[in-house]
Amino acid sequence: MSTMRDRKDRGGSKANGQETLAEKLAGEIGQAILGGDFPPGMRLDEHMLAERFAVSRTPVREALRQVAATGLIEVRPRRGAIVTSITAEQLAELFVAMGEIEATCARLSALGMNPIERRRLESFHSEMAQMAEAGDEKAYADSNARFHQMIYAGAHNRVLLEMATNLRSRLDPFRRAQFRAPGRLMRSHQEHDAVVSAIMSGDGSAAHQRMLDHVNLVEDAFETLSRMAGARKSMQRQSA
Amino acid sequence: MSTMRDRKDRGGSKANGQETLAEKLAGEIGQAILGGDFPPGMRLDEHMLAERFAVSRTPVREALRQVAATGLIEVRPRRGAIVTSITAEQLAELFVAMGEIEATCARLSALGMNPIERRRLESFHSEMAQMAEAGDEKAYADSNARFHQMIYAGAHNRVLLEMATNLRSRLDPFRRAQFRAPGRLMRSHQEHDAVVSAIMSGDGSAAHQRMLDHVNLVEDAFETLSRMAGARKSMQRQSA
DNA sequence: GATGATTTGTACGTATGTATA
DNA sequence: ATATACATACGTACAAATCAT
Repeated sequence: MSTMRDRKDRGGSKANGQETLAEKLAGEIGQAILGGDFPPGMRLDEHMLAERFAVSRTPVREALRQVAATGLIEVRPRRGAIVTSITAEQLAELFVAMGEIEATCARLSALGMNPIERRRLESFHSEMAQMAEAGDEKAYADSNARFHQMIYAGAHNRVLLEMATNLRSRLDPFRRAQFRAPGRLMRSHQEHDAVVSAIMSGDGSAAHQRMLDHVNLVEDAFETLSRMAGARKSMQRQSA
Repeated sequence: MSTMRDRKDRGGSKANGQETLAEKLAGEIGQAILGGDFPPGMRLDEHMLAERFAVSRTPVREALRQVAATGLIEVRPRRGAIVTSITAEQLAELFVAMGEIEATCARLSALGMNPIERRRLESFHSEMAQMAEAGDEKAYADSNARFHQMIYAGAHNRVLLEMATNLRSRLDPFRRAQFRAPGRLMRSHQEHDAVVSAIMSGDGSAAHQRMLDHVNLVEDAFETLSRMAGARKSMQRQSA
């Protein structure tokens, strides 16, 4: 009974193969959920996943546990795993938490960023001005993610960095359309400017408040969209 | 080949058995680490764990993945799992993150607690005064945990609540001795009083600042202790 | 540096619990 | 309500990699 039939260099992308199948699966499943391939509420059948990724059920099970820990799926004992369907309330709480963490990072950045980090942030922010003026939504969205990441990093705290990054990835599907609204690009950049100014002048509480304002406005933009029926599903799909 | 030999009501604590072995194991392993049974740097051998808890390796492996997601252990592919040994720097970052989250919860509590929550917090805080005066370290420590938990809950945000709770449990081993220092009980209560006052008067930024002060002082207390050689290990042990 | 021992990673079988007819 | 079907949970076997000698 040839158990290990087709196991030639699977996962051979990394030269040393320094990654287990379960970990790779966890990443792929997470991406599939974030990307909308596995919509909220969908049941994740072990057999189905095992077949889809051409592995046995064991690594699938371990991957599911890992994904569950990030909050993307919910595993009910003996009843299988389902993609967490976020209620409006939970979504709001995620946005609030995200905003608070971001604001905290901004305050710590204002107080603790070193000169190099400050210069890099300022120059990167300047570059984004051109994208905003040009109306290049995609380029701006990508840069926006990096902009916020720079502020997380400026807090000099791995724990907060990890929390912020994780929250951001979870909320990503709901932000895809945020720069579509007319004039949103320029406004976002103005808000960024207020944050950057506060950080540059070392004003912690101002940086905190400006960032909170910024993220709350993004949240408002989302609310507008989500009031439309089925908004959540269509937003999920956009990234597929 | 009687595979399932002794599977009578294992885990029969909950009436409906609404918990899988792997989950229970994850909890127990986490407790063992937090409690110091598994000291930092220790290798967690799958066979050893399987034997110790009288289960097979499969649930152990799944539990390890879950625990790894909480940051208590680190699993290196093909090299086994080790209990994360926290460096002084990482510990400091954990305390900072904890303080920031707590402060955020305090601010949100000041702004959003309903009258019932406010009254409960206030009366509970009053009860703690007696413990502080009596010098009852154990009772005060237990109540202290509940006190902070009430403030997390007052923020009305599951995400922040979960983050705060998780961080607190990770830092717990390092706080065991915090109320041993002479006069620390009364001082802690005074700091709590400042926080409660700010929450009661609905002053968000004051609540934020007072809580930050409170937690930073706890951190200072820790630093004093950790400067002694081997402090970390001995602190881990105290809870065993 | 090669070989053997130990341990992790994966596959698969079986039983129990949940859902459905 | 009982029985049937199906998916999950756990145990065991084997393969591959790491480590120790």
